[in-house]
Amino acid sequence: MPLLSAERERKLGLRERKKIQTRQAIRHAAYRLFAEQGYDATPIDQIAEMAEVSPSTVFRYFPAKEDIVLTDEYDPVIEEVLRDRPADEHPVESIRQALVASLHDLARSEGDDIALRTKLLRDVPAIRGRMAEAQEESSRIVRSVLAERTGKPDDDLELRVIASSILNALHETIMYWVDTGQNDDLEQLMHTTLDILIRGLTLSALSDTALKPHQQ
Amino acid sequence: MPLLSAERERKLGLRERKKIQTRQAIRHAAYRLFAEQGYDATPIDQIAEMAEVSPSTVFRYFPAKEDIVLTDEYDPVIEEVLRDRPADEHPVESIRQALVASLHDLARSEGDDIALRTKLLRDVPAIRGRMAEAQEESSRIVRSVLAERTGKPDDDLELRVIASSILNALHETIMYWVDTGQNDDLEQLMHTTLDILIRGLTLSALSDTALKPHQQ
DNA sequence: AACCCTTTGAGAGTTACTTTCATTTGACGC
DNA sequence: GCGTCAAATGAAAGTAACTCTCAAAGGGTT
Repeated sequence: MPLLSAERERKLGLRERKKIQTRQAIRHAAYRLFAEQGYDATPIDQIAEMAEVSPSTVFRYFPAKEDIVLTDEYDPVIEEVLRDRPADEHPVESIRQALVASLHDLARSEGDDIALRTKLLRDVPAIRGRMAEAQEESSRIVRSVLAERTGKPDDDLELRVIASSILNALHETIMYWVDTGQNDDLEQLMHTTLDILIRGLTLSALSDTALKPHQQ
Repeated sequence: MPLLSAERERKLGLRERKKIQTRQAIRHAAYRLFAEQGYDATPIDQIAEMAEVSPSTVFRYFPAKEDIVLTDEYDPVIEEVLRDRPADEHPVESIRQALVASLHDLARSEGDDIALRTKLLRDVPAIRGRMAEAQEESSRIVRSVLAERTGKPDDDLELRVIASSILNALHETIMYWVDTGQNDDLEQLMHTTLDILIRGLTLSALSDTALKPHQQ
């Protein structure tokens, strides 16, 4: 009879539930304190105290202070969506769809903390550094999918430039969105951005000036 | 008689000379130790000892350990060259020239340490984070020049995307160059990269596939 | 030589981690 | 229910990157 195992699956066992609970408690406390006093001004001990756990436990759940903020990984989502796109679709279009899709996921799963999180992402050097790493990882994934589809080696310069350009442009778009008070429709901004890339960085105000590839 | 002041200018005074000397001694010691034992495995105290200064002095010269590696700023150079380009030249072309020029400067001024430095730049998270910040600053400068020339506001999304794309692509190019053992001609790689951007991320292997701007 | 101002070094303190080890507490077979 | 095992926790000591303060040393100037 699978009743017990089904129950365990739903309830995940008391241990697992407590772990999730603790994790949330720590993050919650941290967010509150970060918002009140700022990131640097908030020592781990204080977070631990408010979350009612020991400092060691905080470090056990989050190897570094930044990890409390840098929570979720988009990468697996991106890769999955990306591989699910039809193989004959143009790669840049696939990436567009995959990233927009994972963005939707994110926007829904994040609660009210999203504003605070994006601000920390922008303002705290340590967090930004980690963000850059994450972006590089995403870039590597996108590149490997591109490599599969084109048959090029995945350390090809062209692929690297294309993949990193797209990720960078979308990152810049998010920062623009944050800087302007998150009033715009992020998805629409992203489409605009990708169109700029695809068109070849042609400045709309300067489209009269010819742009030719470099001649040696 | 301007002899004294001229002498001072050349000699910079004993005090200034000593400062420069100390700075170099610290950096030199640090580079040696980083190369031998790695960045993380090298405490400041050890660097101080080898440089024959006190640990406090190290912190006085370099506010953070990363700063020992992240020395020079390209930004002023870039901005100067950029503003010196003819006003009617296409911005992307100006940027191309400015960045290639400042690259030349850099390649000459850096001695043997350039290989180690680029590796640290790639491998040490803290340093990469700082690098990302520096890139953002460069991007801001490029953007402001673009804004002047086009008359657009300098927080325009299009300008942000264009400026950051160019910087990001060149950064990716340098990383490619490092990853492949610095055998290629970096300047040529950069031209190739910029051409990819200008052409609009058209994958050469897929140029048969049409790429159209997004339709809502 | 005497005075001033800057640089330096010494030392104490803070904070983010790391490691170790003993204690607690779910999980599971019986 | 109950004992046993493994995992989660907490306490404590240690390391390393900074920060701050203050007194000593050393250039610069007259």
